[in-house]
Amino acid sequence: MAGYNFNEIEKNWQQYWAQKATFKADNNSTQPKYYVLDMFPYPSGAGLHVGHPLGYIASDIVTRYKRHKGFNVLHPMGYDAFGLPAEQYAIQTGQHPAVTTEENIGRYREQLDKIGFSFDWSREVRTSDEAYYKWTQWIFIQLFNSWFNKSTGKASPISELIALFEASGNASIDAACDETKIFTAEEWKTYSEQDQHKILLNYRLAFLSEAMVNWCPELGTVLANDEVKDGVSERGGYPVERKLMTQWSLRISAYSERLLQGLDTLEWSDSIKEAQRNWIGKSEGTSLTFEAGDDSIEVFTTRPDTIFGVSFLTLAPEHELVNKLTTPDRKAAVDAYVTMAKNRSERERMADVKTISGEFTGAYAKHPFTGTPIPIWIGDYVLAGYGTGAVMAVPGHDSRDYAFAKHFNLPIIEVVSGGDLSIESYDAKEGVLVNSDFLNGLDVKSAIKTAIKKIEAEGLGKGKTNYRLRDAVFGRQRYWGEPIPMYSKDGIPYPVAEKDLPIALPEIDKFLPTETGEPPLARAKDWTYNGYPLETTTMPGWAGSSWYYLRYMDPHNDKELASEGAINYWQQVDLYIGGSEHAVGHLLYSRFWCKFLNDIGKVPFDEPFKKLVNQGMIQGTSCLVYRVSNEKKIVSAGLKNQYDTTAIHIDVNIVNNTIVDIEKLKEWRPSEFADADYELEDGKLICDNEVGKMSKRWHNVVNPDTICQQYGADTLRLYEMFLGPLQDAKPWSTQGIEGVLRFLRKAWRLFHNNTEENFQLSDEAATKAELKILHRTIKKATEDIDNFSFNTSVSAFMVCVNELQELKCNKREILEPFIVLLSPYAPHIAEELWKLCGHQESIAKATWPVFNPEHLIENEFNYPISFNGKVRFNLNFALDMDVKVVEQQVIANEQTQKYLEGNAPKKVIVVKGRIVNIVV
RNA sequence: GCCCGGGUGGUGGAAUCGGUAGACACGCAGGACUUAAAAUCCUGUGGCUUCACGGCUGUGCGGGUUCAAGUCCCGCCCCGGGUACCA
Repeated sequence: MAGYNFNEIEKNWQQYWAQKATFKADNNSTQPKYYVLDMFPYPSGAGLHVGHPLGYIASDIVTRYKRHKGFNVLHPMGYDAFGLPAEQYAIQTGQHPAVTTEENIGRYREQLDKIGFSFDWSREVRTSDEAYYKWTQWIFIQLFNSWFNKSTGKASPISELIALFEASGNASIDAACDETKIFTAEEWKTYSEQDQHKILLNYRLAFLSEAMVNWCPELGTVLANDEVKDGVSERGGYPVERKLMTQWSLRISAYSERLLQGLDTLEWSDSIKEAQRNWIGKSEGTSLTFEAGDDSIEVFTTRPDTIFGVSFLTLAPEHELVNKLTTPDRKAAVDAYVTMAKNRSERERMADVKTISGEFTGAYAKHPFTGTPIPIWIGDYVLAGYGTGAVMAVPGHDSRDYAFAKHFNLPIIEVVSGGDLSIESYDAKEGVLVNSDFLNGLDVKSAIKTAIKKIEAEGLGKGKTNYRLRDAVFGRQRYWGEPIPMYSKDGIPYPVAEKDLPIALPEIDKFLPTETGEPPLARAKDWTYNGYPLETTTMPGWAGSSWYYLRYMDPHNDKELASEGAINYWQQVDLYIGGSEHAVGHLLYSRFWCKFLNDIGKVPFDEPFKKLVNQGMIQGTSCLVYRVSNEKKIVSAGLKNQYDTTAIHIDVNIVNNTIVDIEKLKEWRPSEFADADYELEDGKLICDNEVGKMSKRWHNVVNPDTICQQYGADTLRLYEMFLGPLQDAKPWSTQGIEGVLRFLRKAWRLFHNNTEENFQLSDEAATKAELKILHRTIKKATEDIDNFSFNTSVSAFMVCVNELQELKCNKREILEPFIVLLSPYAPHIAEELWKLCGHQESIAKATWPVFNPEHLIENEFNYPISFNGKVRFNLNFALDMDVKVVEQQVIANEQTQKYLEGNAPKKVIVVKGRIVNIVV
């Protein structure tokens, strides 16, 4: 049958595109640019499943559409090739991660090619290539050589800071830094080189410091906060504990405010922006000092208005004053509590949120206004890492303080009216202040202002903004990552000279830590630089992915990360598509690096990704058959209740719409199924479905290759778009894929006669009806791509083909523009038909058809409205126009007539020829 | 707990700025073509009711605004995702 042979067509065109380099993007073009980026994949051993291409298909549609619209489009692809799984595999098998990574990339590429994406493969990047990570290391060194000047809100060279120190010490410098003693210029000059470097480390944007980190013993490495979920590692799900370690970190907290402000300029979904806002966690409040004998305790509060409601202070168990304040009689209890709190893992602490624990230190502080003694407690609900690690407890108006007070029987004072404190605390920022001296009678908002003023006037504290965002731990005790390009001399870290980059990953005998517990790189022979020991930790997975979008602009440049010309031409990523699981990790780090590179003059923009679209996850549908317990008997799903059965997950690829192919089942696992008895329903073995993550474990992985083989890549592409809105999560199912294939066959037959043998195209002029169909589709297809509503576009194509088929339309004037509309979705069939139409060049070079609203106005539709004014017609499209009609009559139902009585209509709304609203 | 989404036929999902609810597709039922099958085409398909024309009802629940509500407002219920002692 000489019908629509998708396998052959697709193979041919994929070859053609590769040979002709059809999709190569030019860095020197006079066309306007458009940059479409996909989140590049980590090449795992499992290969691609049908969920992976979803976002790539959407981005490819936009890419091809923009090319038709005359844009020079950059649409690259690469691999996020460093990462834990390859290393874990290496530990188990001894296979070098570079080898497995290479193999996996090969498989990915093969699978991607089959779907017919229009990537410019000449720009492929891999984060594990030396030529790539040379620049990742280079950026790290720039961070090391920079400090953040709060008064300008920007990063500046560290040399500038040294000059400032030499001129006037550090007292007047407003920098993002760790706590540093104040020194004068004279004192600075007397410091040794070593001491000076130690001080500078407090200011550098990449710095070495001793800090509490998330340590994962199972993985043998530290993790950043976003790599820890529910107290276990995101990768692997291993327990994570707190540990004090000397670590490389990046001072991302310096950029908190800019990262927050920048969100307002982005076209991202509200949920992702909100997640980032929460992660940054800005809160405005005031610091306030409580005197406790010779010591003073500083607290941070967002509710200074409740100052008269303070009935105790709570310190974090790790607070530095705990030891000093504790009275001798309380010492034993407090020490025991502190030890216990320290040893609890993050996970235990989190699982235990509801248990209230704490101890009284025996000490008292003085209330700053009333002078009343206030007991000082410790409790692990106060976090050492946030604010000052101490809180003023206002049990009446903070639920955590309330719970603590109830548990230990501490006084609860009402200072804001509106709640019932016998039941719960009243946390709302509404109500009138009571029992509060000079604040009495004020509402909460003005009370906050008045309180801050008073606190500042009396020198008790000052207005302050806190951020939840912590600095990012950057060193990993792993092998398969970028070596941190630093060496150590006299205990001080120095960067490797730029001319000596990259510091290549060394070969080592085993991918494990050394016997003394040092990271794997310590196994390398002669791991030194000019005779000094090199850093043995490597960078985290997100390092390479934080700037890869820049490398695509100029991927083979060995002089810089990308040329100024290339960056200036391509600018920001116009459209970024990927999963929402990177909401606070990758997307935040990339923004941070972009802002930094902007500060040092490397990139002319402040945000990397202008528009972001998150595709939903495609879940797996697993199939369950039932085996009768203790028997070798399989029963159909409808009969399972008649027996005592166990459910078995079987391979979804041998099931067709809940009907199991028994022969294939027997082949799949002969030992289990070949000689089993089967009890069927209507001669069929029916299985149950269950929706969950697509994974090998549930035998529910569907490969795109299989679908391409069976239905064709164009059908796969259309079907994945047709499945529902791009952003929604949806379970994979092939129910309905037939309909898409049917549609493509119909489209094919528009160009071929009924026996599907001969290609026929008529040059006859199109009729009004045909033009109407076409232009309705042009309008819809154009708008839908702009709105990311790909699923409704597919429907529109189906309607279009059905209607043209009914009219037996095979006119060039209609069909040629139609294939162009279809080509972003189904590029192979479009290319084939385009060629058959007599075109020499790829359809990619064709121009997008222009919508002409004239064709949508029906002749027989005469405006039956008696007024001069603005009418909105809601036909198959929305079109506003001013009409002046002379001979008319208003057609209205009884209700409307009544409504109209005595009023001259100003606006009439007509839907498909019917008046639906008349505005008077 | 808090913050985002969302709830529409047997199923996936349409419905623009408040304007014919259920586009399109799957599935199902019936029919045509065929020796037969596949493929293709046609008809029907929210529910109730009616021989039929038609009528009534219908977008998680309860109220409200409006000539008109899936859409807007108030109060609930349920589901999905994120986040968690951040003072």
